[in-house]
Amino acid sequence: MNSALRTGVETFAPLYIEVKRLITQGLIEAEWEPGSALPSETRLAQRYHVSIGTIRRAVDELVAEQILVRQQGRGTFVATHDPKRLLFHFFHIVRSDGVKQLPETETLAFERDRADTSIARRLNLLPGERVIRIRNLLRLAGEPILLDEIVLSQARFPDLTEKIFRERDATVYALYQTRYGINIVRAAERLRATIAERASARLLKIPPGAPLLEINRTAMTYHNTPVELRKSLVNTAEHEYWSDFGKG
Amino acid sequence: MNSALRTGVETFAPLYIEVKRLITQGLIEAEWEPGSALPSETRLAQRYHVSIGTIRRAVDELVAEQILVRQQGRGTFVATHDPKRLLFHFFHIVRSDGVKQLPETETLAFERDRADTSIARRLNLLPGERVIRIRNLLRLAGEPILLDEIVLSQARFPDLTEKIFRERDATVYALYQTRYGINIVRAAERLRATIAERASARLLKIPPGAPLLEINRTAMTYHNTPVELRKSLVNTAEHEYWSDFGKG
DNA sequence: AAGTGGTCTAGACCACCAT
DNA sequence: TGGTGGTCTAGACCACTTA
Repeated sequence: MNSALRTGVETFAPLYIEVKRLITQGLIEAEWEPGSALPSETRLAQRYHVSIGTIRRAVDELVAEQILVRQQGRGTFVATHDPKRLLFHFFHIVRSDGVKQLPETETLAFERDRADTSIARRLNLLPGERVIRIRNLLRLAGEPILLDEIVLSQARFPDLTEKIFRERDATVYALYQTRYGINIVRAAERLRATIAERASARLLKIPPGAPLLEINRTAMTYHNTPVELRKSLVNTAEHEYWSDFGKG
Repeated sequence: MNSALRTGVETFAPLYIEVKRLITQGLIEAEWEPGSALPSETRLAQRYHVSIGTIRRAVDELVAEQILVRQQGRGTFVATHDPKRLLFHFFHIVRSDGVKQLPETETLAFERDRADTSIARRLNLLPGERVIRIRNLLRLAGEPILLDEIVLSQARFPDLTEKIFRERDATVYALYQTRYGINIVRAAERLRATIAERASARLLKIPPGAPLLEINRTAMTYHNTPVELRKSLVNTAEHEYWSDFGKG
């Protein structure tokens, strides 16, 4: 049924790309929720009227993007933001000896604001639209290492309150996922070196003027839609940021 | 011929992994040199006594790791260190507005030294083995932005002299490739913020005490074999380090 | 034992590039 | 026109998980 999917579609892509789009659409519409299993490959093949090989090709790519997770003998699952995935996929700070630790988050501030032109551009909003601004202090092994400032579109997180944010039982990205159905699947970061100002220095218990690593992150959901801006200041005296490229 | 390749092999992996290993071995032994074409997939299938599908699977992975490059209608080629690949794959500094520029390199020092325990461990050498230490100043659009210190195993680059290094006609990684047959395919980096010392400050034309981004890179060839250590100090006043993860 | 993903095959047809 | 990689199919068998 090579062309069954394509009738009425104006733009032509390989079948497996169409299938990938359809599966992603199912994820967006929460037909399959994070943590749950997709139908088996045989069933997906029947559903989309393509061969299993084509399904596998589509799922292969979603697995490579860490949107889906295969488990032999069990099934294929929608990736969740469990702490392990966070640690290996979205948290790139390690102790200088290479040991990874889970951060503990303390919320310092929760404010409502309006998007300036820069934030609007980066979040696909109009200048002046409402945003939420959250500041956190992250500790590793009890030591304050990282200051975060998160900016979210108010419209995307309509009922988010400081209380909800503080009393979440899991990571921030797991909160986006479970409560708002937004699954963060990708992040782009820009890094620079800077100097600690008085306020940051005090919170991180370092002298003013000490060097800090500044990380500007844009976190995205499916189709590279930006969801969260995050500016982090990291004390890299005993910790480092790791980055690995060229590995398949 | 499912088991043809496996006879006499003590460890069992999927066929396409074996094929991938054999192709990689051909690359290591320079049977196919960077820039040249591999045999067609049909021929590779005949040579290794597997189906084309299995060849494609193996080549797919090598393409994903950017070790090979497919060009429809032309063939499959061994990746080279042309400036474009360098810029998009191994050089992660961009101007703050996102523009990528090719750096110009000025060699400041070329020395011979012995590996201390840290260098020996990271380069898979024994402490005390001979190493080459090269310092460079990199300019972007004429401005000194980056200080590099490169450490190489003398044994791997036996006849490398300052003259050869300075008078290379292409990038450093292209030199490793064309003269020593070493193809850098992967890099792992650790970043931290630091403060400019007097010497660095002078070379980068910034005040002492200004913040600098320190990048510690291990560059690897096939099979994750470490080849080069590189410590970079970057003036991130007008430039940034970019990192993107979660994209397939 | 039944169901899932994982591997491998063989062959068809298409899109692209060189000549 | 002939050769290359790109897509798609259909089916076989294996490895693993669960019940």
